[in-house]
Amino acid sequence: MKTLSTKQRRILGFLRRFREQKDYPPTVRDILKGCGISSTSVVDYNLKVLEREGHIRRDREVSRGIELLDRERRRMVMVPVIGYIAAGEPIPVPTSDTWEMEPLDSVEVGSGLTQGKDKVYALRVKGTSMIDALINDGDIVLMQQAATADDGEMVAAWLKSEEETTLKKLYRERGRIRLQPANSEMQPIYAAPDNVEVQGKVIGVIRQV
Amino acid sequence: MKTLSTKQRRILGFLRRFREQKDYPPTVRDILKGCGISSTSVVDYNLKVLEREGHIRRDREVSRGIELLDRERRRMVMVPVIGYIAAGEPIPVPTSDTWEMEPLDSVEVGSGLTQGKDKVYALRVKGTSMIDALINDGDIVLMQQAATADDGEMVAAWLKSEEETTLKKLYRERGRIRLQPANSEMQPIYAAPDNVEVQGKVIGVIRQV
DNA sequence: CTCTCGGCAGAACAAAAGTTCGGAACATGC
DNA sequence: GCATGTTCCGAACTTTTGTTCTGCCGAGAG
Repeated sequence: MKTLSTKQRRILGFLRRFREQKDYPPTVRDILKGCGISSTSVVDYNLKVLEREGHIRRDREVSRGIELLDRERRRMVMVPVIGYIAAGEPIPVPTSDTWEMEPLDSVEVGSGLTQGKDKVYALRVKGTSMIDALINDGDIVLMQQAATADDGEMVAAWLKSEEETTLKKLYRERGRIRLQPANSEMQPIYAAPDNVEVQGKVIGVIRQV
Repeated sequence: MKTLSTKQRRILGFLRRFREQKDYPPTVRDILKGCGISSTSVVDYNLKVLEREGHIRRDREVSRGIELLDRERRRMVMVPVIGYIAAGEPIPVPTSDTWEMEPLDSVEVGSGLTQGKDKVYALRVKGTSMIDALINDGDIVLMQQAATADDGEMVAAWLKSEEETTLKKLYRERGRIRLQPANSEMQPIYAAPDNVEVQGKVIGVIRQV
């Protein structure tokens, strides 16, 4: 990683500015005009250097095939808020069907928050049953679709016979499952293992004040 | 706004998928292959329809000059996490200088979370002084730069003489300011009004589980 | 039935855009 | 001085790519 020449830094800056404005990358000749360079071959030469130094990636033989690899390019994830969850109210199951339909809302978060996980969705919390876990009414919980969970994890659990979904901490006890609210004024729910279906686990919380 | 044909919907979907993967828009012939269309003119024809209906925008005579105008194209805000905040520890002041330097980390959130506000930054919380306000150690608080705050709002307050910043609820009392932690085991801080400088107020909370 | 019109196929065209090459200017080290 | 490596110029070349043109087809209107 050698130090970049003035011209190379200028090209890099131009690439960023162009992307913000135009929504697609510039051509070699765009860079030529934008940086006051007099020959396309010079641009090509410097782009090759930038690629070798790891600042950009080029799709050869493809027009505008320039991708920025710097910090500018962060992966953004669109997480759909597909419904509400509370103690005792049903929510739509997050299947691929639900995936497609228009979500209630959506939050976009950096990939750091979803930790690169797949199948992430979000639910808006109704009620204060998880208040001691620092989750309040109106908060948005980031969920990862999962069929199993470890003891103590916060999950969205589907109670088959009751046909409702609830947000609780899950504990396995002998012969039954305890769904524990995080609110000292509320009682846990006990259910048979085959009556409980884990739909997802909480991986994050978002609150607007 | 007429209803789109199957082919047009397919093209729209292809555009979105392509953009996520490749970082630049597809060419007419990419769409041709990707959607199983047999002629470039058909693609061109349908793109014109999509443009007329307001789904895309095209830069004529420019390769890959296709921009999506749909919901997919949301304004994303990059919020820098510029430091830590706790009861009693100093943080760097979010000036334009700090703005430029490499942040500790950064979270990206949809413009819905920042509510379109300007001058938003983030701090990572150290300590449990705001536990009753459902803010835990390690949480990230979204801050909006502000010089004033209403009573009861959660603010980052700079204590001039002590040269430290702290996250508290602010209350004005006669002749002094009370900085109230949200933890029953902690005592409020009392300070002279001219010794307190509000740096920002909390507009959101993000937690990773 | 005929006419129109939206949609499509295929080919051709023209502009845009990536790539290459010989040579020149310039600095650096031996 | 001389060899070497970097950077640049200018032009030509090739491929990619947007656009256009002509004709075809089927569904519905008159």
